This record gives sequence, structure tokens and C-alpha cells, in this order.
Amino acid sequence: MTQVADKASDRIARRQVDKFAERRAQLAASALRTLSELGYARTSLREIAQNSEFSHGVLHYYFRDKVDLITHCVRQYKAECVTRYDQIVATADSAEELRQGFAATLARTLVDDAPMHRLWYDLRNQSMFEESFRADVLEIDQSLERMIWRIAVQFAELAGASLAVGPATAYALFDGLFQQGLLRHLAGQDDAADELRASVGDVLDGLLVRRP
Amino acid sequence: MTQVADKASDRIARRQVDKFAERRAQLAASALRTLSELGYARTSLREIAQNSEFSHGVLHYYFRDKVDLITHCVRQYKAECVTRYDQIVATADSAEELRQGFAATLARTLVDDAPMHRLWYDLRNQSMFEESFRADVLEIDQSLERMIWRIAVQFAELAGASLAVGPATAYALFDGLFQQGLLRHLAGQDDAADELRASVGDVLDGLLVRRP
DNA sequence: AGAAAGTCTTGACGACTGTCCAGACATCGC
DNA sequence: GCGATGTCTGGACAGTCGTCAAGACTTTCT
Repeated sequence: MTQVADKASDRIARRQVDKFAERRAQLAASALRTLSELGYARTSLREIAQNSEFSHGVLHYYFRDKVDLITHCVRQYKAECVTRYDQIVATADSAEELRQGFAATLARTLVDDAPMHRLWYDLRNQSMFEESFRADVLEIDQSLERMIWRIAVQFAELAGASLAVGPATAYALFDGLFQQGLLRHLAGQDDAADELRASVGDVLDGLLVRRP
Repeated sequence: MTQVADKASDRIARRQVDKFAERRAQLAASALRTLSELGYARTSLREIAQNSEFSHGVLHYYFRDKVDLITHCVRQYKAECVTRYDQIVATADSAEELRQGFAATLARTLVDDAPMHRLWYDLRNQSMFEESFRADVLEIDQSLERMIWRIAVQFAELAGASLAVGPATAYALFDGLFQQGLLRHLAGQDDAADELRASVGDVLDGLLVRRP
């Protein structure tokens, strides 16, 4: 083969791969929509296909099986989710601004993306029973932990104090607050977001050690 | 009817009701065992029956349908779970003893009852999608919140300080710590229980306001 | 004793599941 | 244009699911 032919076939191959990956992403998006609506336990491949513009057979053309599809969904979810809060860290000029910005963003996320986050908790829970998603779930969890830790470190630095707990503990605290808020929000408790914002602010303050 | 006859039929009726309730509890126990093993998504009535000494048909004799069975399971779980930590509150003589006792008990529970607690989180999550269990789940959650709050109040009293957060926030924090620990424990991380004990101790300390 | 009520088993039903496949349709290089 | 390749459809498959009902067995009442 000539180099030209090589490049040509490469280009074609890449375009096909890209198209393949693009359709995978498209189907994964439909799957995520369905999953966040129905939950893991009651989401079927036919239901996912019905929420897309394709028939149910195509799912096995782009994904090996159901586990492969959901794993891809989880990874796709991660890519969108993790980097969302770094903007706050970058733009905050004072501890108080960071504190309120973080609390407000969490509260807004609670309302805006409630279905997506209940799905995340659903899949994370599923990984306690099934080993299939465990690796991906743990990886996402660590990403979120790092994200929270960046905020905590920046907050302590702006406040001129040090932190009383480590990354894992800090993440667990805010995750607990968010999950409890999500539970109440989805149960129809209207002040769930406001209470979350307040408690997040309090707890973030409480993480500081007065004398560093 | 005579009073004697009344009493007799009452006694009979009560005995039948008791036997009925007893068998319901027995089947619910089998269901809980199965659910904690497989998770909500993959637990079928036939599997539950196979984990008992009866056939699958009997479940519809004692329970209206699957939702009725699982609701009964959730309630039964609550009765056993909630009162477990009150002993610590009653027997602790110092803040330090209460602190270490609480942290140690949480860590021991993490190891001993891991399957049961992943089921609890599974069902609580399920209530974010399905309204069926929502009322019972919220009731149990409030019970747990009150339990945590009793410990926190007693701890503050023994320490001669006041608390920096309210009941809902306090519960969310420890629930987050426990859930994160459970995730790591079930993923095979051996030091999950130890880390939970340490972080619970730290956070409990952090709840106190130095100057009341 | 026999009748009645309670308890449990077994088998069946329709619906739904994940998976696979034969073939239709579209797109491509030649 | 034609064959080859990639893409997609729709149906079929073997299971499993929740539910129900007919009947057998057991216990209780009279």
C-alpha cells in the first residue's frame, strides 16, 4: 500500500469509528433519559429504544449487552458531571463568595438535575450488589471526591485556615447532605433546596480549624 | 351470645390473627434475607419462596401483592433497626465514652450487617422512583434521624457544649459517612470500618460549639 | 363423626425480559 | 452500474416475572 492509500483508509476508518461512537453516545443519551425516569430496576432495552428514534434491535448492534450499555452510560454521565463545579473554584475571590457559590450551586443542581442524580445513587447502590459497574462507580466516586476536595482546599486557603477532615470524609459529608436533600425534594418537600443550601454553608464553615 | 362465648371467639380470633401475623413475619424475614442478598432489582417472589420453607403460591395468601410484601419487610426492618443504638446513649457516662461507643458501634454494624444496610439504601433509593414505599421510607428515615439526634444531644450535654447543626443535618452527615464506608467495605477495602470509626469520631467532635 | 374454615401446593396464564438472527435498506468503493 | 460493507428493522426464541385459581391437605368447630 502507498502512504496515500494508508491515509485514505485511515480517514475512512476514523470517520466510521467516529460515526459509530457518535451513535453509541446518542443511544446512551436515550438510555440515560430512560434510566433517570424509571430507575435501574424497571428500565428495559425496549423502553430505551422507544425513547430513541430506533428499534430495539439496534442496541445489540452498538452494545454487546445490557451491562455494556449501562456501563457506557455511567462513563458518559461522569464526563458531563464532574467538571461542573470547577468554575466556582476558579472564579471565587473570597471564602464567603466560594461558600455561598458552592451552596447555591448544589441547591440549584438538586432542583434542576434531580432525576439524573437519583439515577446516580441508584447505580452506585446497584454496584453494592453487582460487581459489573463497581469499577466505574468507584472511579466516578473518586472523581467527585477530588472535586469536593478542590473546593474545600480553596475555601480553606481563602479563609486562611486549615481543614479538620480529609478528602474522603469531606466528600461523604456533602454527599450525605445532597442525598438527604434529594430525597426530600423528590418527596415534595418544597424547602428542600433552601435547607440544603443552608446546611452546606454551615458544614463547609465547620470544616475549618480556627487556629491553623 | 354470652360473655363466655364472646371471650372464646375473641381468643380464637386473636390466636388466628397471631398465627397469621407470625407467618407473615416469617415470610417477611425470608424476603428480607433474599432482598439483602440480591437487591431489589433482581429479587423475585419465587426466589423469596425458595429461601423459605414454602412454595411461591403462599406469598399471595399472606400478602396482597409484591408491594404489600416489601412494604411489610420495610416496616419489619425498622422495628429491629431503630432501637439498637439507644443502649449506648443510656450507658455512656462521659462524652468521650459516648463518642467512642457510637463510632465503634457504627463501624461494627458496617461489617456485621452490611447486606442489610445496602438493602436499606436500595429501598430508600427505590422510593425516589416509585411512590409505593415512599411513606414508609420517610418514616424510617425520620426514626433514624431522631436516633442520631438523641446521641448528638446527649453527647453535647456530657461535653458541656451546644450543637452547631440541627437534627436533619446531623443525620445527613453520619448517613453519608456510613454509606460511603459501606460502599468501600463491600468493594473489598479492608480498612473501611476503621476509617469510618475515625471519621465518625472526628465529625461528632466537630458538631460541638466551643462556647455555648 | 362430618362440616367448615384455614392453609398450602401445583400448574397455568399473559405479559415482559435479554438476546439473537434473517433480511431489508442505505452507503460505499470500484 | 454492481457487489461489498455498514446500518437498521421486526420478529422469534427461551426464560422469567407477578398473579391467580383449582384442588389437596390440615385444623378447628359442632
